[in-house]
Amino acid sequence: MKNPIEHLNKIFDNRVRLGVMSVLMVNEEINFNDLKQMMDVTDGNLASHLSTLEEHAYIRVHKGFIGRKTNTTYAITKAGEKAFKEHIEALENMIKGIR
Amino acid sequence: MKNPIEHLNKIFDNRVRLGVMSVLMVNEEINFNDLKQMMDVTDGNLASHLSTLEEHAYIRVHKGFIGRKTNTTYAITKAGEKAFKEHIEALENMIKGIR
DNA sequence: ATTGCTACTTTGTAGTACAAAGTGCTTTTT
DNA sequence: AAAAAGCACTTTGTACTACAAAGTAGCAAT
Repeated sequence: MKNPIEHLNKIFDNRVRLGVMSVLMVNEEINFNDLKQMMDVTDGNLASHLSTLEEHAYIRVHKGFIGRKTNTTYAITKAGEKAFKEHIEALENMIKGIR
Repeated sequence: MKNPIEHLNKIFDNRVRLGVMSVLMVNEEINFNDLKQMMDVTDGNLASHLSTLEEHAYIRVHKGFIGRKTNTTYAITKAGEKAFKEHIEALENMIKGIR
């Protein structure tokens, strides 16, 4: 019998990082505050998870403006998309084993 | 836009616990050593995750014998099945949002 | 008598998650 | 002009977690 978890990515064990990635898979970009409200986390907590994802080059940051207000947006990278797809595939295979 | 992770169960964030549960969904029961080899973890590590799952009443332990050798087996409980199914459903909904 | 197996428990460490408070900059309100 | 508020963090501190490694108890095989 084979290991059902060997292809899961450790970075995506965490729910906040998993959620951020799943949001970024379907949204070209999203800003800090929307993400914060969506995930219902404190800003410090969100920032630390975002920087973990950035360190792994799974997301990319863009500091811009809306009018004169700062607006930081986040987008998924190619590497992030690849890693996340592989994780999802591993999850699906695990789930398939259950059905 | 809605929170993609609110229905995920924190207990199943961990890969080892996730793997154990997924194995127990398809196997009536499984023993300690098989689980250990399958998940490729140290025995202490496995034991601690198993006891977390037991504390939450997601699995049940049965200490038996094969011949004269001790053989501890683990099985999923009704509550464990329910919690895990809900987690899987939440994961599937998250994934569905991506496709 | 020693070694080995099973299923742990104990110990210790490094890493993680998180809240809360603080920061620097800008904008809005008074 | 001064104060309050918003943005996107950083810093600090704490509690929790994952994990390896070593130790343990009971039994079996050599």
